[in-house]
Amino acid sequence: MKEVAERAGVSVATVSYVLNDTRKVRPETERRVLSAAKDLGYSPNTAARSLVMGRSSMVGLIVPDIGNPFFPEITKSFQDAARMSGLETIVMNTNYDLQRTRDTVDRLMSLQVPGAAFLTSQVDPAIRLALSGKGICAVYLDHGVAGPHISGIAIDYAHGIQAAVAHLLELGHRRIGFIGGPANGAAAKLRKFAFLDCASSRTDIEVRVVDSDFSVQGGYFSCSKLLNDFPATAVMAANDMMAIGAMHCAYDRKIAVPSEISIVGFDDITFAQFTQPALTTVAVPRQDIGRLAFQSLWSLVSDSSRAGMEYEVKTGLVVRQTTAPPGR
Amino acid sequence: MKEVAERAGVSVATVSYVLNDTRKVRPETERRVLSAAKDLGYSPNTAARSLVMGRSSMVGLIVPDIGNPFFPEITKSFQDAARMSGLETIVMNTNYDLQRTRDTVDRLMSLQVPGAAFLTSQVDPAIRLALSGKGICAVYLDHGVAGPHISGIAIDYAHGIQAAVAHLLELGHRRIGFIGGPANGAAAKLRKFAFLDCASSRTDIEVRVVDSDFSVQGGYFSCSKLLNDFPATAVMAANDMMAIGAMHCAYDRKIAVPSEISIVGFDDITFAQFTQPALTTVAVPRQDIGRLAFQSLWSLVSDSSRAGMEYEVKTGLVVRQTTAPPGR
DNA sequence: GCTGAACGGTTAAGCGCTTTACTTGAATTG
DNA sequence: CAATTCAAGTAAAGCGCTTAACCGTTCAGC
Repeated sequence: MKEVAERAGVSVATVSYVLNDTRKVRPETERRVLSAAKDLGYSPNTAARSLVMGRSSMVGLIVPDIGNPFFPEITKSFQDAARMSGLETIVMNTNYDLQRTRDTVDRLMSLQVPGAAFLTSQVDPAIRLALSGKGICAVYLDHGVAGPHISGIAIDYAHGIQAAVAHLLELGHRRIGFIGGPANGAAAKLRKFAFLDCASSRTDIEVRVVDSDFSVQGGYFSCSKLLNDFPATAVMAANDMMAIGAMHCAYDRKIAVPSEISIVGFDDITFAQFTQPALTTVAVPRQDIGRLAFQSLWSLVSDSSRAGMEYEVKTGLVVRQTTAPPGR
Repeated sequence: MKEVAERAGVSVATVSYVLNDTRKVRPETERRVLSAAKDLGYSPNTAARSLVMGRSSMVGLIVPDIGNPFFPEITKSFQDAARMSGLETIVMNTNYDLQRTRDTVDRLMSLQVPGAAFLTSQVDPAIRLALSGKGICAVYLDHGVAGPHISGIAIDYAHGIQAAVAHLLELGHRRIGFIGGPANGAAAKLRKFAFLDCASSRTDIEVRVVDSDFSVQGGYFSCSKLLNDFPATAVMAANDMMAIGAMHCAYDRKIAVPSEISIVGFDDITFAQFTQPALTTVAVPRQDIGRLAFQSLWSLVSDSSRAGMEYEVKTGLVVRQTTAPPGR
């Protein structure tokens, strides 16, 4: 920066003002500074900037597992949005481990980030407290804890699940199985209860729920278990992976999908459209979630007086080829 | 840090020495500092540290598209490895766009990273020069440009592709189609030429190549085009997405897989094992690539006198259910 | 012709840390 | 026992930047 200043024949302060557009500068001077900077291939030192500003220009994005097809897309739209606001995103994996989330938080503090988005349920109150104590803004997914420096994004699971159940009922299904996620998982619970809520409002249908683990294998076995003592004509799974497992199960049992059994997934991961037949599923607007996560975080950061808000994204049914009227 | 020093009754220098374990300190003093730090919930300011050190404790990982199922897994193992060495990873998307790669490089320089791994082919010599000019280490995937401050990782496409072709030949196939990636893509070319090399060594087989775009849809249409004027009994695709497209194409044409046509993919993405039937494909050791990318980068960074090296990872055939002897 | 904004620039402090050079008291040595 | 080394600490400089405070000029308004 000093070199740039010398070459342009001004002080470093002026260079700073020009580069950040933070005070009026004579156009002629501005031109000189800019060209000097370009000539020297100057690139500002983020560390120095962060140091003096007291915060870095990076925001955190905490996900439980970037390998899970649910997150890369969110990550991408989050990053794109952040980049537009001139921010770097630092993506961190927690591996579904609370201790690693804590770790992550320490690192975020060290990095002096102004804010972070937590897309994992492994967050405890202590973490939220530590963060807001240091004035670090945060947005949490599915936690419902908006407050000062804290916003929330709620996924309206019920909406899509209701649509899915209504779709199955309309097709004529009356015995519906549900393959849930891990019994103690927050997102899994929300989905299961949304399903049970729907079901309880109808007396003419029979449902059966088994908990599983969000994996393809788990879906396979749980579907098998379910079908052993419950003649379901339709099966809903709490995510697409398990729905795919269920499809394999049906295939191995020589039960045709969808003519003999209907299957509905949840998430609408990219591959849902490429299964054979293509999976009917409840779409979660991942791109929107990423964008919204950043935007809500950023509005919290930019105006720290503003109170946190609770945002909502809707889910919706995508009817493809794994649902049809019951066969017998 | 000053507070910690006061509370422990020592100078900040001593605190620094204790925290970084960078000089001998009396055990008693060490204890006091450590407990003071813990009591105060001290977390070091990375920016200040980076400023004085002249480099940050973050490394860059540049991928063309984190949404592409090929990259999240690599990202994960890279990050895990980096974390073990106490480094943050900053993941950047280039969207397959050279200009955005340049952008990315500017930001990496601003961030004062000691090194970065480029897992994209959109890198031009100017970029490499700029980086090595600033003393920033780099490792490139599939570029073959090891040198000072530069290492390379080469994926041995030929090995797996040879195995795949041999497998098809052994099954009795003699007319093999190949669906390639974008004609100008580096990775796509390597795969295509590896295939053509194999094929040219045999005179008793007939091959046909069409270029496509690495997407499921592209695979579908290219397979269709291929089959229209070439009675292939087996089709290889340059990635799994296109192989899946090819499977759908076969399905829509009522050509049974694998009894009437064999299909082989490339990459072994997670979903390859969940297609119906499960896809035979060439596995690329993504986890190894991530780990190796970091390790090679780190050894470059830690000992800047060491010359760059060219590393190699092997690919290998995974036989599943989409290959069988030709049907007619 | 004088006052006082407005303009366009500079000076310098200080952000939190690392590290060199220095100090001090104790231990070792010839 | 004086001379030297060693161990364990401190003081202070400086990393590259932002920004508050300050300083000349110019010029509108009376």
